[in-house]
Amino acid sequence: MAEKISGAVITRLPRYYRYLGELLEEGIDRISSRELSGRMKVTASQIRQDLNNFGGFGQQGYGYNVANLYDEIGKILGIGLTQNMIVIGAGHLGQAIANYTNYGKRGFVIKALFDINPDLAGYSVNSAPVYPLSKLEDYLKENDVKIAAICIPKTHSGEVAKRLTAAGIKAIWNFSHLDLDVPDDVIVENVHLSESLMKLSYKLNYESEKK
Amino acid sequence: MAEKISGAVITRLPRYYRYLGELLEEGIDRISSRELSGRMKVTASQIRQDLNNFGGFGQQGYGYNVANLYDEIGKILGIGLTQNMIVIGAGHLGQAIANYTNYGKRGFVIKALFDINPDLAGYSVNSAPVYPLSKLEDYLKENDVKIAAICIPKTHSGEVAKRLTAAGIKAIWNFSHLDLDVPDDVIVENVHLSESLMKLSYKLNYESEKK
DNA sequence: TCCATATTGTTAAAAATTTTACAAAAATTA
DNA sequence: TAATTTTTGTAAAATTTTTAACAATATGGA
Repeated sequence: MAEKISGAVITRLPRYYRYLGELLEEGIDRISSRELSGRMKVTASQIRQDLNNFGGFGQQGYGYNVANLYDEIGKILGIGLTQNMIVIGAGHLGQAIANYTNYGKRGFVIKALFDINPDLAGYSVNSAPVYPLSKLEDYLKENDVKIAAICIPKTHSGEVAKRLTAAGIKAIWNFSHLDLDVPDDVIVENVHLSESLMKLSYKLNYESEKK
Repeated sequence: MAEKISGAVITRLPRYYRYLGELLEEGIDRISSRELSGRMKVTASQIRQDLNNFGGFGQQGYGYNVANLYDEIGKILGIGLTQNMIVIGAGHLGQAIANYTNYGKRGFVIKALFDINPDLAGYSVNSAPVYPLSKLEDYLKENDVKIAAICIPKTHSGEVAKRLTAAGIKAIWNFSHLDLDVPDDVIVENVHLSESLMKLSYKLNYESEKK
């Protein structure tokens, strides 16, 4: 894995993983790039190219073993390692996240939520406790957590990101409407919902223009 | 706008819009592509190329008028047109969405939520009523709604998507863990949260490998 | 076992995207 | 007002990504 893998490839990996999971559930134990291509609506060539960034998982004349490929992609994605997470913001979105990732998603365990409103402390969401934000640093000193989801408005997210990285957080799943400025060794994965909705809006306009 | 605009460009538009909004708030009334480049961490050239897909909004020796460019991009994105929306699923995520888009986001008005659990009917979220899912078709017959957000598990989202498009919905904001199969003239914008988290996980592994 | 078929891994070609470079034009300064 | 500076819009070059093509190889059937 010496060569730098392009972002486009990485973005597609979880989708392969999802389809392979579905195949497993269907009891299918082997699949060719062409058949997968038909299901996923991408070219067979792209599937083979993407996978070969990480190794030759297939076999000529046979295709890919579903269970094996599923495991391999899982490993590449770091699934099954058990990653502790915290969620900043116990509002609707924070609660949705705290419930969502438990939906069977592998290895990601939400250990706690933090909220600026101290009145929420004592409650729990999906069996994860809610603490006041003031206890953030103390908590991180005593618990092995690398990932934090930021589910608070942009007015406070920049400040909180600073506190998180200062306290040792290595990856931020950012739902706030702001591009976070973090040290080089910290990863940020953005989910800008309103930008996604605007994209939908653009396409809606553009499509209706066609008629 | 005869030429087909690439997906990459469209994805970047909302981000330009966001930064221009910030500039407006800061009271800055003109900006060059180079200055914006510094803020957004993209090349000035890309900014100019992107904008010129839609027209020459700038002026040599001056740059871009912030208010004007903000408006123009807003128009391109269809902002301010007032789009009615419904949300399928009144769980945590559906409620988060119903609250979220109201956060000042322009023109998108959530008129109602629908849930398979009829006991939720009668409640309201952010002043939008919750109806039983069985009333979906009746509701869409009597209300002008083009956009639906799907916030239910994949076990039911395929079926619901069929009902939505049959009832005239033109765009689906899909939060379910499934690629929806819809007619050609219907737009789908996916938000696959667990795939986003896996991407983060990949990067976390990859980064730590570097050390 | 041998032959026809299937299918990968990979190289090469094509297409798309991004960056560079610069002429044209407006703004600012002297 | 003229000269200098700034900055766009865009053509061309460079890079990246995707698709096509195919030799190598395994499978499955006769």
